Amino acid sequence: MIDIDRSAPSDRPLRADAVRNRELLLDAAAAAFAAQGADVPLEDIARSAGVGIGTLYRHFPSRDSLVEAVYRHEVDVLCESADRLLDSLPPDQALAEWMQLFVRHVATKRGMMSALKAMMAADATLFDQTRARAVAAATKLLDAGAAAGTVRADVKGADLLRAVGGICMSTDQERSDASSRLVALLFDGLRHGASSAPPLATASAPGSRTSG
Amino acid sequence: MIDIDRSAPSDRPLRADAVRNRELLLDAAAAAFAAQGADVPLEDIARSAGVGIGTLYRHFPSRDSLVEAVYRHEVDVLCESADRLLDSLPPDQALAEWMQLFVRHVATKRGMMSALKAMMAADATLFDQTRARAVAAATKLLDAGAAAGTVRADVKGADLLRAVGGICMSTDQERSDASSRLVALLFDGLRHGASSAPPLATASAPGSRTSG
DNA sequence: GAAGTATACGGAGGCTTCCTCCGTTTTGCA
DNA sequence: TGCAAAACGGAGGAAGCCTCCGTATACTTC
Repeated sequence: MIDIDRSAPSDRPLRADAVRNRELLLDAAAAAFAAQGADVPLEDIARSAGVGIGTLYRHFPSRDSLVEAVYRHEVDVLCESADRLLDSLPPDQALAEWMQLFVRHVATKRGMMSALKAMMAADATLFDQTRARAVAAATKLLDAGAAAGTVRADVKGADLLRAVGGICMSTDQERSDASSRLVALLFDGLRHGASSAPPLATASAPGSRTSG
Repeated sequence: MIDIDRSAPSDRPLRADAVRNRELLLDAAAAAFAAQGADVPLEDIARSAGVGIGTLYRHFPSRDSLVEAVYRHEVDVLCESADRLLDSLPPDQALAEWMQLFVRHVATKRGMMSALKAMMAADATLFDQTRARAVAAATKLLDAGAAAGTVRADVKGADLLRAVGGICMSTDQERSDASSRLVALLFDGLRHGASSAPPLATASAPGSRTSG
């Protein structure tokens, strides 16, 4: 379920060391892009991943392909975490956590944004596919909350994504705490109007999220 | 009037050779960006302008500053041409010509677009200033047409710009002829509803623009 | 579990581009 | 005309890109 067939183009499963290095590279690249922007030297990324530059180029023949892979990987992680949160928390809390996770993911992708935008303009499927996955994850969380009666049922996954995404985009860089607060506010709105129980009584432990 | 004090930071007028080389560089850069995108080697631009790389760097210390200067220069030229057209043509024809000129200018700026967008995101004044100048030029043309009774009077410069710009942006690259046709269509709409004279009778020579 | 083979690793090195620095040339002024 | 300030131009060091190929590692077969 979490084991996703990453980019193996139907030929043959990657060798174990190749899979490991690919993950190391994606992690290092995400960190480097977040810290230094999309222009960071590829050799730096290879070094901080602990692999040679040749290995990087074998996995990602161009800078763009690396940026794209990092982005898809981040979306993967975000969507998988929706399932994980739903397994371990009540639906409304899972939703709240996921929305905050979303904010943090966007914040770390700031350095890549201009490169990403250009790539999405050139290849709309990149945008469509990742968006569809994120919408699916959001829908799952919303549905679970609606079924439990702790989240209002008249909000679609696409709407939620648009709202949270919009908040993240409109608040200036270096201020993801502002995004975080606004998204928490949005979440409170989602709880109001839930069908079965009075909104604030449903969360058994009155969370620290909305305080302050 | 056309003699604009380009970037001389209030210190001293540029020497004659410096002015000349600056113009050569802007022209060469515009052509190079249009032909090869914003990543074209700066040395190529210097060579095709017939100057040394040192001269390029003296005028434009960074690639971004060159891109920005090219963009501002293009907007300058476009806005000045509005005056020139108004001097030599009836207002409605001047407007039609200017709109087509706009399409061509956008088409040649395609290669710079992604770089430009990133720069505008980083520095909103670049967008605001150039936009204000373009709006002023459009307003002048519209007002002249409205005063002559050959162009409807209820359209603002900002609206015209938004419409023409939108058409240019939405039609795919490599298809500026489509933009051209759509903009011609838009122009016909502007002529209809003109106050004094019947729309199609005002242009003394029935132009070739709207045929086909 | 040993041998063989396909696959992946890694970094040296050639190439391109960036950008500074400074000797030379040109311009504008007195 | 002579001179000082300004501009020119390109050599060259630094940095990054990306390929290539000898070496190392993981799977497969017996």
